[in-house]
Amino acid sequence: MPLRVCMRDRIRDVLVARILDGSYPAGTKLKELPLAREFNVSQAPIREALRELEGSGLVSCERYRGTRVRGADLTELRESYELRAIIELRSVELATPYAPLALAQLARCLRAMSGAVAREDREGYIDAALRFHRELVRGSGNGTFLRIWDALHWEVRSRIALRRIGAQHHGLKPLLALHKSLLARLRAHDIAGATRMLKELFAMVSALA
Amino acid sequence: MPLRVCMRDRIRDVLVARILDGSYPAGTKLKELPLAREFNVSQAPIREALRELEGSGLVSCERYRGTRVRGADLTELRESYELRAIIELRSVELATPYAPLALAQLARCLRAMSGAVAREDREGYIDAALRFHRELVRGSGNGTFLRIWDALHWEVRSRIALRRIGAQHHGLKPLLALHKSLLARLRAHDIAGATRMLKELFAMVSALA
DNA sequence: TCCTCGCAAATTATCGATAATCGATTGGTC
DNA sequence: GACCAATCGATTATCGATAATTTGCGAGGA
Repeated sequence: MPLRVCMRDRIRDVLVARILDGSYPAGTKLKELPLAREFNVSQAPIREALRELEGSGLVSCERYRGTRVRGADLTELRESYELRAIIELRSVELATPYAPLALAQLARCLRAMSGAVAREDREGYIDAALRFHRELVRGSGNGTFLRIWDALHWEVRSRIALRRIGAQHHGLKPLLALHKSLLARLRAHDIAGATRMLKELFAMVSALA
Repeated sequence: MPLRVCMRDRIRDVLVARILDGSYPAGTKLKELPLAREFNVSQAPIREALRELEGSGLVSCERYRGTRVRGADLTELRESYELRAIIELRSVELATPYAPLALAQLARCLRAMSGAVAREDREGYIDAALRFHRELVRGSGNGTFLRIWDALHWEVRSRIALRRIGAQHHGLKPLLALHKSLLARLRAHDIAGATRMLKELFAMVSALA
């Protein structure tokens, strides 16, 4: 059975999804052979998937002692947002002469976010918002920033964080408004203003989480 | 032959060293089976070592197309320093009420740096300086900061960078002086001053690299 | 009772071999 | 001569099995 994507990637995505939807709460021990049996593969692709998750901090491994989930840990979530914040803030500074192309892309994401909020489509909002923020980092031109940002698996962390926010029922509208202001500041080459908006954004998320 | 550390770690360290000392210039293709034969191991530990290097950005892999070195790339080096700079700058802010214990540790590192400069021991200076900066990040209390900082393998990157500086023969004394000022500012809880020193430090390195 | 030594089960790390995929090359066609 | 497809060699991805390591438990002794 030839596979379009390698097993490792597919398995990694499934594991990520399970950490996300709560199937694997923090502390769950991920054993290689049972997982291998479940996915009908050998140990090797499982190991590689687990390694990659370790690299992004979702699990932690100890030699000969196995792998445990630590994704939903609140402290770790705050820490990751702190890192993401400084990366995005610096990205805005670095991308000072913001390219029209990048701005257009950001505007596209913002429209998608706006539409999602109108339909009360939380999942859609998250996807669009992540595209927006990733584009922000990409605009910095710093490939290492982007690599690290990607490695943190925001498609997971954001959902964990927003689930908490949802529980407190603050809604997405204030977040959307801040993103709109942010883009407006970028358009006007107002870096200080954009930075302020971004700080408010992260402050809001971190206050909620 | 039972091994004290797993093969993967040992192999990873050797590969890192080879990237450092120039044995594997940027672009070198790292083939799994030849490496396995050389280390008298099977393919598995080689693969895992290569994966880990990919995580820290020293090599890049493409599916079914192998692994290539990209460690010595100047652009990537600058990018990494940019990331390190924002992590360390934020760490200084976060660790505002700097713990006496951490300060003592920093002072110890600084003494080691000073001694190394006196003996013109470049390697010793690098080791001590890395301990100093790692301690700075550790002081932030943000485990994710530290994890990412570690993943970038500064024991490699610093040496690549300082080799360039050495070529231009600027010497280590100005760097040492800046570190001294930095520690003094931290002692005085002068966060703004400490930030300024740190910025100067990174500006100096990035100007040289 | 409490400790500790050593076995056994469970699990990870590694092995040697096979299957899948890529890149270049060759042979055939127009 | 140019183009395309089938094929080969090289390399990676995966497999199934074995070696190494940790951990929990129970027997024996103080």
